[in-house]
Amino acid sequence: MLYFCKQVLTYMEKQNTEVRQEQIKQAVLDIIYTEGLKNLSTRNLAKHIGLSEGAIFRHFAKKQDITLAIVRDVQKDLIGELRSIAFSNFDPEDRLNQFLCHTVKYLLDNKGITMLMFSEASRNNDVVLKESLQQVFNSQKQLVSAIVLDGVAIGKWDGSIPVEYIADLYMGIPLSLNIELVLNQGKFQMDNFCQRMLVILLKILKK
Amino acid sequence: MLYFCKQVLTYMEKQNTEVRQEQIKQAVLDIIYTEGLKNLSTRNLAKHIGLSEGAIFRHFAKKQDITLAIVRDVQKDLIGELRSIAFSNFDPEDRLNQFLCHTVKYLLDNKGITMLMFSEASRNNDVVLKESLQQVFNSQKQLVSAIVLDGVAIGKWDGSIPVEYIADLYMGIPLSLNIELVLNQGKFQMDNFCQRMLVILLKILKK
DNA sequence: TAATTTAATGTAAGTGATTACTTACATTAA
DNA sequence: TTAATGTAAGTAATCACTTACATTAAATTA
Repeated sequence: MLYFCKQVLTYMEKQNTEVRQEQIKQAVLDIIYTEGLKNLSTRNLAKHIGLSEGAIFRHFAKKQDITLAIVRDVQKDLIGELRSIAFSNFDPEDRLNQFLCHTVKYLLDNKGITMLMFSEASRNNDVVLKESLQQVFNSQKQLVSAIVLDGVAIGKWDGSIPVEYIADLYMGIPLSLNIELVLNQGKFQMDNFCQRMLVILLKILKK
Repeated sequence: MLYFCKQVLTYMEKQNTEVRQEQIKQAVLDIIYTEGLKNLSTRNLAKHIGLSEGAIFRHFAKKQDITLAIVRDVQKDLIGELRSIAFSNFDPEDRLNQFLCHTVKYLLDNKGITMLMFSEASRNNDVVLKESLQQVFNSQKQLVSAIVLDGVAIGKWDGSIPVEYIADLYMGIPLSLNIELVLNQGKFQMDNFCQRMLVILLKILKK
């Protein structure tokens, strides 16, 4: 192959794949929150970061893998922290408070994450993704159950309502928060949302 | 224009637009539940009914209008019935029971409806659709609040927890149900789901 | 009633836009 | 020198929707 003229291009500064993967995941959440899921194309994604579209596929083999990586982050970051709260040495009421408020804070700090997860889960029938989501969901239920059972065990809370019922109801709280976020898109003013819900949870658990 | 040969085709039996619109809406829900949202293309939709793709657009100008029509059905059918339950002459506890159990039954009978609504709302930034969804959501909150306030007024229930808090928590219940449906896809066995949740609601409201 | 017209409903075969992803090659850090 | 990361310019597939025309039920007219 002969070159008569060597083209000189201005290239995007190179970054290793770990850095780019983080940028890509963050851009996904940004786009979902500010432009909606329908604008979550690989083209728009690349534009947000300032890369070419092809570069995206250097760091994730398939678009779906980005979603999966985000769910893995949730498993590690959110569920990991919730687990350490659930098994800490505070009394059950403090743990429940921290548990709920940390969840609310995480969802507010990572807007769009729940919508991404469930939209992708219902859109693609990806088994791996669906199982990961189930795990995120069930982990929270189990951890809440553990806190409640501790409170019952020390004689502080009422044990007459089956703990699975309470866990099912509990899971509605973060879901409800997310729907509010989607429907009100920013106009959502509820800084004391977690305290509000806690008041009710404690009433449920009261002897 | 000259015809040397008049072509004779076997045509789909003609139906008026009201019938076709119902078939199309039902096919949308079937597809979402059985094949997932990603298979909700106009092509697949037409195939399910046995029509050509073009015929779909005889009955709905845009695909988005199908979703909107389904949300209108929910407003009329579900919210309409919930309203009549909320304002009936039964005592508050019976009304709350009927209200919740009717909602659960509607969602189980129309699987896919919530996923469609919220996925479309977060995907397209359609203002009309989003406002309709907000109305569906807020109507339920208001009706639940009305029942609770009645129970408090007759001195049966505890009025110390603000009724908006309870309404927010209540809305988590149908949302939680839907996530279970999506994640467990058929393996969901919870015929007494509404009774379970009712037990907790009554505990919250107990004096 | 019988013939004719019309409007609604149907079809096949397109349209351009967009999609996720690939390919061939350029650059550069190690 | 090599492997990782970048680019531009593709690819085939799919999307919602359109167009031109066929069929037919029902309304209108003879």
